[in-house]
Amino acid sequence: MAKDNKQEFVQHITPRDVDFSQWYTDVVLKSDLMDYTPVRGCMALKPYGYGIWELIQAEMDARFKATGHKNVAMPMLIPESLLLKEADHVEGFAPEVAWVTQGGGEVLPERLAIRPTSETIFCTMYAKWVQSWRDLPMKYNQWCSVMRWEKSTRPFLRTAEFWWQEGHTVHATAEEAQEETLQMLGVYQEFCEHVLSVPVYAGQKSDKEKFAGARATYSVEAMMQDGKALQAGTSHNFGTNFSEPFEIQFLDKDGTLKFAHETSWGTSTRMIGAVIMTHGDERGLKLPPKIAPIQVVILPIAAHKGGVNEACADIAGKLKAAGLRIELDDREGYSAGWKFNEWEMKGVPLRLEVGPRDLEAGQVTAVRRDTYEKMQLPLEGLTEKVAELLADIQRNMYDIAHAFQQAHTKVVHTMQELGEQVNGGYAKTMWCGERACEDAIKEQFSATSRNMPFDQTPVGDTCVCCGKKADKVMYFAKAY
RNA sequence: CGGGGUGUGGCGCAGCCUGGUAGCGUACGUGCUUUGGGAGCAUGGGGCCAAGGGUUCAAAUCCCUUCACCCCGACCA
Repeated sequence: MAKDNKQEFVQHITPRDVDFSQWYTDVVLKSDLMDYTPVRGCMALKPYGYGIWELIQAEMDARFKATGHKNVAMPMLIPESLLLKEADHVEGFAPEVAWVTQGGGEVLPERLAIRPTSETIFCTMYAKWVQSWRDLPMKYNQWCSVMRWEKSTRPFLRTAEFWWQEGHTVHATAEEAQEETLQMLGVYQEFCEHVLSVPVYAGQKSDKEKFAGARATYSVEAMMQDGKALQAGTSHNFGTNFSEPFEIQFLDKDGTLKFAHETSWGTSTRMIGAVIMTHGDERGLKLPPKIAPIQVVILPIAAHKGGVNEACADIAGKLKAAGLRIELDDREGYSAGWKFNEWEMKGVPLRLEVGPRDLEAGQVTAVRRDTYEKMQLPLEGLTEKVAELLADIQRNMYDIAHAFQQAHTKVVHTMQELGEQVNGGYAKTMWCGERACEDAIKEQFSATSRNMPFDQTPVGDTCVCCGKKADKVMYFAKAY
């Protein structure tokens, strides 16, 4: 009986296991995160979606500051001549750049790119700002939006304009740059796992998959519930690839002029897509408490009776005072059932129901979004208990996602096994390091190399594709 | 960029084949009764039918063009 009811309530969402793409679109729209706009491929972030982004920004920015970075703001327009300075970089980004060709009714002498990423403008400024070893390291970050003229788009996962942060740093030595690159990848991993409750594989990209202009690219890769991988963040070591054409030089302690070593690293609103596809279920969005704009929704039941309103206001005040993000849903004209479904759709981690029967018993009814577990909580010490529950939900969501990731990762030794495995997860395997083998795997199975984990304990000794001696452990998967 | 699909009050759809006063559900406004898993009755407001062009006495409907979005591939955070 209860099961029939459940299906009736969620009939508005396409079931996840029937059509994952449609389910994703349904959730994004019905949970009110964003809306489509008249601008091709560009979304409007609505308050609830932007609220998630603001919390992500706050958590992440604190980590950047703690590791010695400062925020700056750069122009959104980049003169074409700057974009052309690093050959691999321009080759990688040129096809998807949007151009400004006119200003004030006049055709511009040099067209301006709307930034697809800001390496070139940062480098130009760093060339002015860096003179001496005393200026280094220079570790800046900016929060902004960038534009890439994508052919096909999907909310949060791939849009023409997207919001992100891009860190750009300058160092005196190769060692320092590499240390920075790995440190920030570590920040991303810790952030994904502890704030988003999204487990990731951290490792190094192949040459084929690395960033245009980078010497080495590292990534954190998440696993979505349809078995596809999603790159959640990247960190690049440029060496002197950019500092040479942009002439970022400094006078070192030994009195010689040297090219600086640079890094860049970025994460975007795409992480919201990762959260949706990692945690969501048949009833909609499921948000980890740390990035939930509303952590607890308080629902008065039979509000006119027995001091329910007063009790709700009191509870709301106490939870707010404790620093929790709460919503008191005292809207009239909506049934309790309607509200239950609404807040579940929006992924609110914890719901407190306050009715006359609860109050008589000196308690409230609580329902967790992660497990649907219903429990009675005494009014006495409620704030502490709610805080504990939120922390437990945060952990539990990670545990569930981690179990899923592990269950969808398998060591494979043959191309046939690899082909089967990438239909529903990661294939962990040995790879010889040759581009040709990556190309063959992509050709046959539409799967790409994701990254090489730092733990390179061999799982075999020959390449899964060509059968030659191989010493690289690589994850392959189909990816977003 | 290929293949398929959809554009009609905020949302979901019917109407189109066979041209003739733009409809239904829901949401929204108001009033009353309700409220522990998507409440009920009454009443009211809201749409040049994606855009542009054509055929016709007459176009949501037929023809052409463009745009946007969705799904599946290829390409890229």
